[in-house]
Parts: sequence; C-alpha cells; structure tokens
Amino acid sequence: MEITIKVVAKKAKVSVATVSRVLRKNPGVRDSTRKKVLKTIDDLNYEVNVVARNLRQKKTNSIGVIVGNILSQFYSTIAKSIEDITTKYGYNIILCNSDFSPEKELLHLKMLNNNRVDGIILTPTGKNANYVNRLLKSDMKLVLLDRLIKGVNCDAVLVDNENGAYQAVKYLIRQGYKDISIISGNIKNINIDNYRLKKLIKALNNEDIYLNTGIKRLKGYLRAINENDININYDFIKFGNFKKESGYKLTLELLKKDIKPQVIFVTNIDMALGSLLAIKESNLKIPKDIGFINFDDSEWSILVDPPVTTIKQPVYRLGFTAAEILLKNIKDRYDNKNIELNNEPMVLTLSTSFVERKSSKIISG
Amino acid sequence: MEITIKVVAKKAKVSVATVSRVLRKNPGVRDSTRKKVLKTIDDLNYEVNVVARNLRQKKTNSIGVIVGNILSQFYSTIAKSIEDITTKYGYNIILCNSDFSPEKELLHLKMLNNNRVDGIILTPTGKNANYVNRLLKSDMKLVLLDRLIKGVNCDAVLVDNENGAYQAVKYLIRQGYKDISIISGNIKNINIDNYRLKKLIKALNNEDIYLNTGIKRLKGYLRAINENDININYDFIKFGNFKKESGYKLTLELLKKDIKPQVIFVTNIDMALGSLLAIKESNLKIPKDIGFINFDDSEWSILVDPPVTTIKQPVYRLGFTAAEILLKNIKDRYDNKNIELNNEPMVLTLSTSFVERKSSKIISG
DNA sequence: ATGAAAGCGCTAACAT
DNA sequence: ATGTTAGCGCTTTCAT
Repeated sequence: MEITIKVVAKKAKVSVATVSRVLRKNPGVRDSTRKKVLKTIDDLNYEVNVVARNLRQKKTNSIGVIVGNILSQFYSTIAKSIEDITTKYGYNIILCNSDFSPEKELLHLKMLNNNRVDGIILTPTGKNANYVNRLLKSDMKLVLLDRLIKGVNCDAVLVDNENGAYQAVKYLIRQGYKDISIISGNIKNINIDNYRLKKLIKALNNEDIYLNTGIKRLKGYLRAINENDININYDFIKFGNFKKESGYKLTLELLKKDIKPQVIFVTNIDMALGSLLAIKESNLKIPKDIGFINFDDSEWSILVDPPVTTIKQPVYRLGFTAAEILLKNIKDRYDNKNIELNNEPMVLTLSTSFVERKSSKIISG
Repeated sequence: MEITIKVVAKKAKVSVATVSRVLRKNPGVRDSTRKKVLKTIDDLNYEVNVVARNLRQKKTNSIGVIVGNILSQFYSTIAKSIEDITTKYGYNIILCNSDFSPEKELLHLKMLNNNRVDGIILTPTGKNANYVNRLLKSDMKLVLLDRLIKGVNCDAVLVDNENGAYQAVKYLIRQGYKDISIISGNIKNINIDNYRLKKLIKALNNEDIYLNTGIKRLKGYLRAINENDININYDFIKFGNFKKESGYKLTLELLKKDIKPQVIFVTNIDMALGSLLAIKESNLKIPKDIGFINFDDSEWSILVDPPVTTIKQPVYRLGFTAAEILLKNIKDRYDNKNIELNNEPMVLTLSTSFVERKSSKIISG
C-alpha cells in the first residue's frame, strides 16, 4: 500500500494540510510541529506523489525536448546543455527523438502536450505547422531550435548557417581555390538534375528565413562564389542526406569526374566522415591532391591527417539559450507577465566560428 | 479554460464515462455514439490530460533513465536504444545525467520515484545502495546497466570487460609484444604509488563482481600478462579518469620514460583520443614506433592513420536488452506474475568483439 | 498555527 | 450500451 500524506498526517497527529505545508516548506508552521512531521516522514520513508501534486497545481515541472537524433554529437550536446540548466531550476526533461520524421514528431508533440509539460524545445522537421500553432494558441510555451517552421510565429534560436558557409568559401577563394565543390544536405535525399538545380538556385532568395539548414549553407556558398565572379559548375554541387554514407558516395562520384574539384566543402560532420573515408580509399592526400573543409567541429577533427579545417557551431550555447528563453517564458506565465506584451517572437541567430587547420591550404607546385 | 472530459461529455450529450471509454478504445460503445464523441473531441481540439489519468491508474507509462553523461557516444547510444524500444510500447523516457556524481544520482532517483515512473534504468555510480534497495523493496522496477552496486540484488545487463581486455592483451602477446602498457580508468582519478598498486592488484580477486569497469579491464590485462609469464612492469600501469585529458597526460608520461612500452592499451575511447594526440605530437608513428589498441570502437577509428584496433562493446544491445527486461518486469507486475517467483535477479553479461586493424601489428626490423 | 473540505481531470466499479 | 459516482493524492481556500 502506498504511503500517502494521509498516513503521515495520522501518524504525526496533524492534518494533511499541515503535512502539505511542511512538504512545500510553507512558512506558517510551528517549528515543533514541523520537526514532528519531518520525523514521521522519515520514519515512514514517505515520498510525495508528484503526479497528484502536478494534477492539482496544473504544472509538471517538466519540459519536453524533441531532437532529430540523440546519437549525433550535435543533438546530444543540445540535450546536455538543456539538461544542465533545467535541472538547476528543478525541471526534468522528457527526451524524444523525431528521427527527422514529421509523423514521429507529431506523435511526440501530442504526447508531451497530453503530459502537460510546462514547455517544449523543438528542433522541427518543419512539417507540423498546424499542430504547433494549435499548441501556441493553447498557451503552451515553445522554443524552436536550429530551424524555423513556415507559418509559425514562435521564439527560436538559430545558427547563422549562411554566413558560416559564406565565410568558409570566401576563405577558400582567398586561398586560391577556384574549383570548389559543395556537398550540401537535405533530410530527404534530393536527386536533382542540372535543370532543376538551376531553378532551385534561382528560387533561393524567396522566403529566405524558412530555408532549411542545408539550403542555407548552399546559399552562403553561392553568395561567395558569385561575389568573386567564379562560374558556377553545377557538377560540383551535390546533395546528400546528412548521413555518412551519402558523403562517401557523393565524394567518390566527384573524384571520378574528368574535371575534379580542387577542394570539397562538406556541410555536416557525418557526411564529412564518409567523404574523408572516400578520399582516403582513393589514395588521395589532403591537401596536396584535394582540399577539404567541413561544417561542424569535432573532437577527432584534429586527429585526422592532416587536421581538418571546420566551421564550428555554437552547439552548447544553442541549447542553453533556448532553455533560458523557455524557462523565462514559463516563469512569465506564472507571474502573469505576458498579457498582451510580447507579440513579437524573439528569434536569436548565433554565429559560427571558423577553425583554420591544414586541410584547406593550397599547395603550389 | 482547459477543455476537459466533462466539457466534451456535455457537448456530445453523453456521460463522462462514455467519453472515457471512447478515449481508451473500450469496446462497449455503440458505433454511432463513438463517432459522435470523436467528432466532438475533434471539434473542441480536446486532448486527454495524462496527468489525471496517471494519478487514477497509478501508472505513468514513463520510465526513467539515468546515464553518466549523454555527451559520450556510449551513453547516447544507450539512451537511443532504450528510446527505440520503449517508444514502441508507448512509454516515454525521462532522461537524467548523473555526471558520475552519487549526489546527483540520488537526487535523480528520488525525482523519478516521486514522479512515479513505471521503472528505472540506471548506470550506477555504485554509491547509493541504500536508496536503491529501498526502491526495490517498494516494488519499483529497476535494471542496472554496465555496472553493479555492492549490496544490491537486482536485474542487470553488463559487458564482459574482463574478457574483452584479456583477449586484446593476449592478441598483443601473440603479435610478439612484451612491454605492454595499460591506461586503466577510474571515475575518481587515482594517484597511486607502486606499493599501493601492488596491494590493489593482490586484492583484485576479492568481491570480483562489484569491481568497476576500469578495474575489470585491468584484471583482464593482468590475467593475460600472468598467463604468459611476462613480468609485470608497474610503471606501465597507469590510471586515468576516462577523460581525454588524462589519456593525453598519461601517454606523454609513458613516452618520456627511459624504457618505453612497445604498445599502449587504452581502456576507453575518450582517453584513446587524448592518447593518440599525444603520440601524434610526439612525432611517433603507429605501429612502427609504438603499437596502439583501445576499448570502444568508434566511427573515426577507421579514419585515423593507421586505422585503430579496438575492442567493441555491444552498446546498442546493452540498452536494448535492459529496456526489454525492464518492460517485461513492468508487464509482469500488472499481470501479477511475479508473486514469489523470481527471487534470483537476472544478470546478463554481453560479450565484446575484437576489431583488428593496423595499429597493433608489430613491425619487425 | 492548524484543520476541514473542495476539487484538480480522469478511470472504473457499479447500477440501470 | 450508457450513466452515476467514488476516489486516485495532493494543494489551497476558508474557517477557526
């Protein structure tokens, strides 16, 4: 049988209300009474039933976190940064993997809402605008991470993917590179011909802010190329699915061409792994035979021969900032601070940093 | 105002019980009624309050997972494997990082218990035997992962660390290596002199099963050494704290010695990273100048020059198996199956696999 | 400072 | 097949 507040009250010869006051460290309790109650609690090994408390208080002290896939360094760092700060404030996190599937994302969102979490941090697939809007209208606190959702007006914390890519490619051009290949990425594998590629590139300026991570990086690449009057070689623009295998496959394709690129810019870490493997298997030396640069710094980037130049994302700060905003929003709700005040959602964009190493130096001769 | 089952009932002109039946897909509802209720639910955007349901059903459909640190590949893989299977059965997971601190672990255990999770999967620090026993006595379902707790009788899923290390070292000896160094690990950094090291080694056979991961691997190392009548060189036995920096520092120490080891066996991936960096900075070539082998396979092990021989843990299966056992235990409780039956806890030990690559081949001449 | 009692939103036993 | 109602364990308002 469960030991409830009632059992404690009876044993301590006080009312349940008094026990409840002691539990919540409510001041209006005589010291001797408090001690008596605490002793009883200890004797009985009583532990409060938070489920009941949550129901009564209409607050669960828990927040939901939906990430793409916790297996990747990017998302596990985000999860950790969120946990670090929320734990400090007494919140626990319910962690979900969307596996980049809109259907799974929707199920998780519903589950979190049904569990009445106090807030949600979501790295969105981009496909559940309707449901997310419904959540927002019902006053669920929500912060988007890394990506926006078209048609959703909501606080968000992003990375400046376009500028990160732009700076990297500009650096390559300054190094003297001309034939610069990009392995861009999209969650769903794009198999695109040159005609459609040109059309895509033309459309890149519309609805800018809702472009996804991979396309943003492509846009930065193109901006640097165009600014320097280099002709776009459409054969050097590839699309992977952000996974290792696609980086491997696409790199082999690039290396098979008659006109090879001088340098490859891979737009995330997993594809970079595959790409480096392909280069290694092709017996090419970096940077002598081919240059290399990739998005996402990693612990092993420095271990590769030679160490790899990367564009480093502020991953920890990304999650941390999102959590801070969420906690503030939650607090404001309980303080009734948000009445008709903050109509405009806050969208923060954090900068990347460029980590120059030896994989991207042109070797003359 | 929250839309409750009561509001739905009134609008649909049925009782709350009927709505509840529809929600739970209870069969005893006429089809026309069900449709009417579902329509109302949809019209009102009603979503069940799981907090209330949990209170009533004394079941939360959530399980707690406490890992050391989600940032490491090992623990994030475990978290993912648990999520994969529990999601399938309708459970959500509350994820906690102990950061290897017994105090944090205890707080998280209490939080999970207070939230009345249906079960807990714990990678224990080993220090909270009393509280864990209290949980078990109160019929909390709990499965230990990767380590046991002294004084706790509980289902567990382990890795055969000793044999993994034993096989690796035996392999090295067969390769012709004699001066084999080990960088062992312990969560708290051990600074140990030779006298205490000898004492520790002598004590290794007592209370075998409660030895922690690092010590188990050391034990396997020693067994292989002893079986082959190689003299133990106590200077070749080092203790790190499983983190990159200690691997780096200890490797530099080893390489500074007059008599250097021929090969270094590093007992986890993070220390291996540091160790490889130290070797690289010392301008030594693997395996010509020094051999290398480490516990934990990684995606980048194959990318290093040369690819690194590793002892691979069945990480995904570790978490998966623990989750399966936990779910079965939870199910059995609701089926009242465990009445005086399974007194003996189930302790599974999964085998490692040896991945031979080029970092551990002695080069003659 | 303490107690009595209502009620959070739901399920399940029982009644019809 | 559907409805009525007690009660899960707690907090909180209102008395005292």
